[in-house]
This record gives sequence, structure tokens and C-alpha cells, in this order.
Amino acid sequence: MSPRTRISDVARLAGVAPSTVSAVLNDVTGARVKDSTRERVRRAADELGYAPNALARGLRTRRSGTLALISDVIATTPYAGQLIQGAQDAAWEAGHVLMVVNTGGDAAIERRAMAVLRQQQVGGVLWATMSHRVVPAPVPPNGTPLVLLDARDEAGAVPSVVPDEEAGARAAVAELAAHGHRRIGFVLDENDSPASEGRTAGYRDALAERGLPVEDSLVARAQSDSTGGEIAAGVLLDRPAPPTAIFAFTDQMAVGVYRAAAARGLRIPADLSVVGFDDLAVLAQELRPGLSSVALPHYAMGETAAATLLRLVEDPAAEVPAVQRVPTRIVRRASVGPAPRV
Amino acid sequence: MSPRTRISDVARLAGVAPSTVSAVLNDVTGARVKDSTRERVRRAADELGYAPNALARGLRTRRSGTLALISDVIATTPYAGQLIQGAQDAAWEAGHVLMVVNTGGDAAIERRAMAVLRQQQVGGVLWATMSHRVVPAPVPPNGTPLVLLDARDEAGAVPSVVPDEEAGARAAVAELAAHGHRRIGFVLDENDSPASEGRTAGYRDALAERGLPVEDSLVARAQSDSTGGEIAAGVLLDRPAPPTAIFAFTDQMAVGVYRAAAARGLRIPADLSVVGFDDLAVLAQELRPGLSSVALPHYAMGETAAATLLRLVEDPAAEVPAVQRVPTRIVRRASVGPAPRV
DNA sequence: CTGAAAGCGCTTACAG
DNA sequence: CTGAAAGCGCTTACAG
Repeated sequence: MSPRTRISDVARLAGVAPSTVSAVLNDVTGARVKDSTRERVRRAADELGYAPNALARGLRTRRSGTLALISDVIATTPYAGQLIQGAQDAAWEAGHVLMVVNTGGDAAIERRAMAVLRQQQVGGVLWATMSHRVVPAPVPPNGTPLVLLDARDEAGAVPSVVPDEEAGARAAVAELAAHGHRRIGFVLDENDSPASEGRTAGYRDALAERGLPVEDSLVARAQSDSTGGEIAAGVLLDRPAPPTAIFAFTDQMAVGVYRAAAARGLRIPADLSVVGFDDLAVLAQELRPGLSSVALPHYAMGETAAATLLRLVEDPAAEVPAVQRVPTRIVRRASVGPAPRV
Repeated sequence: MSPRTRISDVARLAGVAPSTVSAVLNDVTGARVKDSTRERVRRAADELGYAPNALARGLRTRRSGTLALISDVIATTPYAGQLIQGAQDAAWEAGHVLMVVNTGGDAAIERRAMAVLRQQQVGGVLWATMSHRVVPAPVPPNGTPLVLLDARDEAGAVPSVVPDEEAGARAAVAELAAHGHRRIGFVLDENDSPASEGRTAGYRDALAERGLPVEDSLVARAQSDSTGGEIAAGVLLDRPAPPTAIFAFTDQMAVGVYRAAAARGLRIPADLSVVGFDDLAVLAQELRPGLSSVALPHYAMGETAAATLLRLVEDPAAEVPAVQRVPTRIVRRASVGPAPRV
């Protein structure tokens, strides 16, 4: 850093004391400073291109103006950018700056990260997982506010922000039902997770609400990639009373549904409608026909989590919801059509 | 923050002066402190869980231990996470912490960002674009080192780190040629960019090197999505002497190549081989057959850029390369086969 | 209405 | 081998 201008330089140029400059530039309420003096101070600050040193200010005020986002792996998911951007935008809006650190899921690195962030005097930390999970609550530096992002605390003691999996699944079923489908299948991941549980609950509720069949024979589980989707969809389509529409747990599984349909000479959406989950642009958009899909609200989740954290930073005793479920949004493309006449 | 322990607390417990604690904990070279005293200091620090306040240290030493990554949009690309993670890992390794801010491409926000980062006393800034572009050099806070990431400075004055587009394209052609293909087509973006220029150069060079035909009739340009890929590939495949292999500018264009092939009854890779670019996991992996693709080294680029920046932070006069081209890597799947007999 | 002083928590010469 | 002092650049009571 070159010869930076300090507050004392501004004070000298304006012919006042540094404390006056501070009062003016920070708009301290209750500071009685003549308007003409204010004017002189501002002009001097402008002229010198003065910008206060955040380190000095933070040392004095005990607020660094920084937030941190710790996550297990940010690299391997296409959503990371959105989560980070949402959090960063919200932090920025509130005059905070966001630090990111990723731990690769390593507990030792995580402890070190917490220590470093404590040294950096971060005001609060966002702890993110890149796929909705239930985790043992991480331990933040003493007294530092913590909010979980796309993760939930086992003990339920830490506020968390997650996608509304249930509502997302209900929206998918609603979309299909609105097109007249009655036998709606569900192809899902074989692993249990908050996502699979939430989406299953939403799927069943939405069917039940409408008096549509809720049958085990309409549900098939497999690994959550296109191969799994192909196998599971095949099972459903080969049954005596196959579904006319399939809700797929992820867009990747939906790719498999497309393949299973093609292998059986079924056209989408004329013979089979499908809705995916995740709205992976690169996939859903490029499929033929384009895949209608439930979009996970990563940006909004990042924003909500940061906003919640900020409230806690302002006031550690603030009341914040234990878990906030952020609404999903259905993106319509061309994979849903009217139910075929029987 | 609760009652934090300060260096004076450690000093008191160890029965020494704060300056001694500082010397011990920072392993100051040339500081002569008895081993027994060192031991006592360390023990006291451990016992109190002491961690130095980075703000106070930074204020005194004029080094905040932070780096920043400014980017236009981090949300809309699936690679953002890798770029950030590479940069963060390298910064972390060197004892630095990484701040991120995104400007949405807005010049006013960018200026504000630079101002805020200057206030935060960041040691250096990484300026990233999410797709290899040539830009007017941004103006960093006075004297702060700057490195461009996935972008190049118009004026060539700022060090930059970009993917080796040319080598990537050469690798794609080499892969195809190794399987006996002689007529190798190229389907590319209609827009000019460092990526399209570099890949075109690599494609032509690799052909020329091997004495393979370099013909305009083997190249078709269209918009860079699957529809564009389909159109461009169609043009090539419908020519009198069609290619037996196609190198696609992006994986998304490759999806279109698959469709064009299918529409003409051509099987991949028996009748047509294809190599994409980007290695978008979610796409390349889920295609049937799996798409061989040239992977862009986002993680390594982030790492390299941060390492370069760190050298400049240590020593602003350090000699660093004007532009570093980071090698790509070809990921083989199932879309390349032997050239069909004619 | 404005200024002088103290102090946030460190590190860096400098004494001894 | 170790300690006392000064100072990084702010802001916050407190005087006047």
C-alpha cells in the first residue's frame, strides 16, 4: 500500500480535529457540527480520496464488517455460485464483506477455519453443505452467530435455511395433475435424505389431496443418476398399469426416464409426461423436449441465510426461526402434456 | 464477541511482557528467548485458548492477510465453484483468507467494490470473468496488486491467467486422429472470442501438423448451444464429403451434434466420433454414449492466479508472466471410436 | 459547537 | 535474554 491518507490528513486540510472528521463522515447522530464545517470536512475527504481503514475501525469498534461462508465442497456442484452470490449480495447490501473458506469436509480443516475466522473477527458464519443434509452442529468461535445453509442441525439448536422440498414435490404433482394425469409415478433416489423424505411426503400428500392413487407400485427407487432413472422408470413403465406421468427426483434421473421412454417407443409428452427436480439449466434446457423442472432456490437461500445471520450479528438475542424453508419454483418447458386417452 | 483473551492475558499468566509473547508466538527470527520461557508462553497461550486479533495485527503490520476475488457474475456458471475453490485453497495454504464480491458486471458496483476492498486493506485482488474474455483493465486501489482470471487485459499491462485454448483443441484433434480419423470437422460458436480464436488455431494447427485436410467445408459456425450445434453439424454431415469425426466447441454444441447424427441415422461412435469442450460433468456423463471432452482447468486456474497474486503481494516488484496458459485435460468417455472404413 | 485524550490489541525498534 | 514505550488509524466518552 502506498502513502495512504489518514483521518488526520483530512482533519488538517479541513482545519478540524480527527474526532470531528469521524463524526461527520460517520453521520454520528447527536453530533452537533456546524453545516459549514461538515461541508469543509467532506470536501477535504473527497479531495484527498480518503477512505477509512477498516482494520483500525474494526479494532476500535469490535466489529469487522465481515461475514464468512464455510462449506464442505464448493467446487463439485453447479449451484455453489448461486448460493455464494445470494449470500454475498445480502452481506454487501448491509455493508458487510463475505469471506469464503472450504474445508473439503475435513474436520481438522474446519476447526482451523473456525480459528482463523475468529482471529479475523468475523461477525458471523454461514455454514453450508452442498446438498441438503442433517449434520452435527459445527462449533463456531465463542459467541459468534451461526446459521446453517442447505443443512440442518441434528440437535435443532442452530437456525437453518433449507429448500422447501415438500412444496417443490407438491408443485410437480400439481403441474401433472393439472394436465389431467391420474396415475403419476415417482422415481427417486435409493438413499434416505431430507430431500428424498421431503419430496416423498410432498408427492404423497399432493396425490392424496386430489384423490389420486397413492400406490407403492407407482414408486421406484434407484441410484440418483441417469442410469438409475432409466432402470426405475423401466420398472414403472413395464407394470400392468403404468403411470402416464413421472415425477423424477432429479433432472439427472429424468434423463434416464427419457431413455426408458424412448426404449419403449413412448413419446414425451404425447405418451408420457415428466417433471424433474433441480432445474439444471445445462441439462433441462438441452433435452428434447425441454424438461419441466422444479428449481431449487439457491440464490434465495444464500440471501435468506445471510439476512438471518445479519440480524443475529446486530443483536445476538434476536428471535430467528429455527428452520426456514425457502420456496421452490417450477420451470415449465415442453415435457408435460395432456394425459393420453385410455 | 465475548471476553476475548488478549496478548496481555497470556503475558500475565506466563509472567513475561506482551512483546515476549509476540516474539515467541510469531517465531520471530533473531529473538533470543530462553527455551523454558518459550515453553511457559506457549503453555499459557494454549491454556487460555489465545488467538491473536488479526485486525490489530494487520493495523500494525499493514498486512491484513486477505485477498479478494471480484467477478462479474459467479452465479450463472457451473464452474464458479471450482475457480473460487482453487483460489481459496491457494490463499489458505499461504495463510490468507479470501473475500468474494460480485459486481453483476456493473461498473459502478465495481468501483464501490474496489473502494470497500481498499478500506478492508486487502493485500491483492483477483479479477475474474466467467468466460475467457478480453477486457479493459480494471483499476485497483492504489498500488494493490491485481491478477486477471479467465480474462485478459486489452492493454496487456496486467498479469492474467487463462486456459490454454489452443492446446485443448489440439488435444481434441489428436484424440480423433489417433483413432484414424482424417476428415475431422469443427463446429463452433459464431461469436469471436479468445476461446473461439484459440480453439480454431489449435484445430487447424493440429490438422496441418498431421497432414490432414484443413478445409473451410469442414468448419461450421452457429450459436453456441445445442440447437446451434445441431444446425452446424447438420450442415457438415450433409456435405458431399462429410467428416467422420466432429470436434465441438462446447459440450452443449456436442449435444446438438448427437441430435444431428441421430436424425441422419448415424451412430456414435460407430459412424461418427465426437469430442466436446468444457467437460460439463452433468452433461458429458449423462449423454449416451458418454461424451469425451476437453476439461477446462478451472480449479488450477484459480490456484495459479492466487499463487501469482501472492507473489506480487510479497514483493510488488516480482517478475510474473504476463499471461499464463493453464493446460487443459481430455476426459475420455465413449464418443470416440475408430474411423469407419470408406 | 469542537477538540484532546484514551484505548482497541497488536508488533517493532530500542534499552538494558 | 527480556521489558517498556511508541504507534498503526480509528472512535468514543468527556471537557470546555
